[in-house]
Amino acid sequence: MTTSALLSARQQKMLSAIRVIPKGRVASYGQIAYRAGFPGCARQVGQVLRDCSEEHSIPWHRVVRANGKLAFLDASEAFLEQCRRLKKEGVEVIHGRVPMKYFSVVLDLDAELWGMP
DNA sequence: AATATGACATGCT
DNA sequence: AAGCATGCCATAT
Repeated sequence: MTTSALLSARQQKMLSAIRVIPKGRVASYGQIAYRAGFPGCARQVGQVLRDCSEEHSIPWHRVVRANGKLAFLDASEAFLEQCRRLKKEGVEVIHGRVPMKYFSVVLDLDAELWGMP
């Protein structure tokens, strides 16, 4: 919980970037930071999610690590909840990992067009 | 004021 | 593969 309960311009831009991730797709912390205009600040994305995911009703479950793995400890409550939410919107989660090649907001064009690796 | 911590990422070994 | 070092920076101590 932030003491100020106020968000910096930076944090708000990060939240905005998260809000526009389409349903059925995921984005990495780094991608969000980059789109928000702060490349290299992936860690701060995790920070705003931790502090503001509840009170701002953002699709926090659509944010995963660059390698596709969920950021939570395996079998933790948050981990399971994220799995549920992702699967509910059609995103595969295999062994705690999302196949980024098919579900990332940044897709390989061949995979997108031809559905092949 | 100084140090530690963390829903991360990337490069090097 | 798996670990380590470093970059990032808001918060908490």
